[in-house]
Amino acid sequence: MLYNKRTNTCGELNTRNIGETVVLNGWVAKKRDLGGIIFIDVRDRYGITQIKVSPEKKNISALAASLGNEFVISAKGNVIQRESPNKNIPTGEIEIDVDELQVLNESLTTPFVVEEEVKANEDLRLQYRYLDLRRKKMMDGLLLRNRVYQLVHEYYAKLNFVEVETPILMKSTPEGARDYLVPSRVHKGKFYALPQSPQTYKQILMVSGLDRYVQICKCFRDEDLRADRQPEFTQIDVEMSFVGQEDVFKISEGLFAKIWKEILNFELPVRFPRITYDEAMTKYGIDKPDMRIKDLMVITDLTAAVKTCEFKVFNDVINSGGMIAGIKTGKSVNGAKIEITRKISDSYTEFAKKIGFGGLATLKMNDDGTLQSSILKFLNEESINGIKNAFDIKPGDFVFILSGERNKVLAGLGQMRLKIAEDFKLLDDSKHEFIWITDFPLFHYDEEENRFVGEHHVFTSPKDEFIHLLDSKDRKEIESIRANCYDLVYNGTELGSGSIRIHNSDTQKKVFNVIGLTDEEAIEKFGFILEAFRYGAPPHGGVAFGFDRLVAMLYGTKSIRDIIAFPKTVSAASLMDNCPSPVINQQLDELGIQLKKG
RNA sequence: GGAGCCGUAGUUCAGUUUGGUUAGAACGCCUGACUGUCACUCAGGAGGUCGCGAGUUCGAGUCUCGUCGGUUCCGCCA
Repeated sequence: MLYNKRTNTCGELNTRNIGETVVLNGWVAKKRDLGGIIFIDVRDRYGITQIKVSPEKKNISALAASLGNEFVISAKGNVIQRESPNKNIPTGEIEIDVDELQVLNESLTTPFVVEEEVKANEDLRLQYRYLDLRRKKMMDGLLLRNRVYQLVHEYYAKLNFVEVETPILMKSTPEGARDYLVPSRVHKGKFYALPQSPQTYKQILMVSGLDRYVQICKCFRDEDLRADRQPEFTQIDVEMSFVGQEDVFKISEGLFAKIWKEILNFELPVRFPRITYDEAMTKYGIDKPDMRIKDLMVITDLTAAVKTCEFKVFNDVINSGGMIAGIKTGKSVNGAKIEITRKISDSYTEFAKKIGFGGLATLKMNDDGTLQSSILKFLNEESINGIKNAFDIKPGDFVFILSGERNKVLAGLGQMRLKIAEDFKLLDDSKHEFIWITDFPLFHYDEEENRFVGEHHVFTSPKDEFIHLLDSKDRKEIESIRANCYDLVYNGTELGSGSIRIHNSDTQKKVFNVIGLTDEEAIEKFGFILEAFRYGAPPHGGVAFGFDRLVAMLYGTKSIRDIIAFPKTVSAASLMDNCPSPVINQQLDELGIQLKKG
């Protein structure tokens, strides 16, 4: 097809181009037919430019009038000053006085109108993703994502990192998330797995002496989804040899500093704060504390303060080794006003019940210094003073107290704290609070499976001072083992996690034993990496960051679907190409697979 | 696996509480008019498997049960 090819994009012409003859190619975003004169907004990736067809141009007038939305056109004409400019768009000072008009392709009436304030629901937008992506808001998401790719590549390249592609078809390994399996035609009855992450490969690259590896890679996990979880997602995968935790932190901090500077023009601190997992849990009741709240409403242990009280609920908890703890709000926190009315207080009691507590004790100090509390009558003088001192309660302060099993109380208060922060708008989106959480437990006990499972992954190294406990048979001792394992948290969201790995096959075997893998099983499942470790594995460690979450944060959205070109629904389906889908019997036959009925 | 919300015209929704006339509105679409619009305006028109399937009822968009899809959260996600 012969047509006038564009000389300019739809986003660049302005008053400096007046007098030039130009050609624009693009989509009809909007036609305004006034009977004689016709205005058309032509859209491409770069913007929108208005073209004008005068009634005097008899040869093209009828054609212009017949255009529908989303037709692809080519328009040739002179750039002229507009009689009435549109200040809302960059090209609003000018328009094209069209002499030649061609329709390059027609469009059906679209199922929804392609406009910035889109009215369609997300399922329809997913089904017609190509139409949705024509919107500036969506296109901008992809362009931002692209810029972040470039920054990541650039940053690590300068630091001598090597990008290596690792296999998409790999060995299925137990532990962790469920694998997506790929049947093999050549090896009937055998399966590949799609990588949950390139973990083993990047470690083996360290054994190879690659020293510094990075990859922006796809990972696949067959688990239930959320707004911030897709079945396939992208991560920035990093691994380094001859490093400790601080080396990984320093290099990672530089990456985020660069991204935040380039994208948001925001200067991050040179060094992010870091706290241990135990401190995070004790103070904030969560392993991904939102540091925008700072050290306000920190969890305070009241178990000792109320130990002499006669309150049965508390006494039972104390006697069973549990915890009584609380958080305090003032009249204002972070500049935001906080007023806990009776109604609000009741709603928090409801919340406490919803998350599994018998109730919520509250205590308020009135402006005249008197106390008001649901449990005052149960407490003796000593306990009341104990609580007052523990919190340094002042008039206007409000205290919420939970009691029960220690970890449950901490987690409960952590949730309460977040809820209060959300309810009273303490979470300022203009703040950028990064924090490293370190020293995670190496294992936790899985009550369902009746065994220990790795908290991070099975290659995470225990801290030196805990290695001797790997031989322990005592649950408490095993649970006390701390790992060289860390998370990066940004404004209360986990952005990445990593560890210094085990590079010694004896230690690795012990870890396998703790999680219930016999030597034989370990060799069957992980033999290749155990073997690799026996040929001079260097000390190494790394980290992986959630790329989709990162871009979503920079873009200001909670749903990573907004910044993925072709995302899937929460049931892991693609509404556009309708996958997953059945396959024909011949395909199954070739694979030696027979489907179960039902 | 569990819980909540949603599903009505091409689209977004109202109508469901309290079952009852021909299921409405806006946008989009079609026809006509209109020479400076940019949410063009004006006049007219077409357009419905009320997600699907059972049930209750004289009668179901509305009530009950089931089911499918979307979405949010819990479990899960080393």
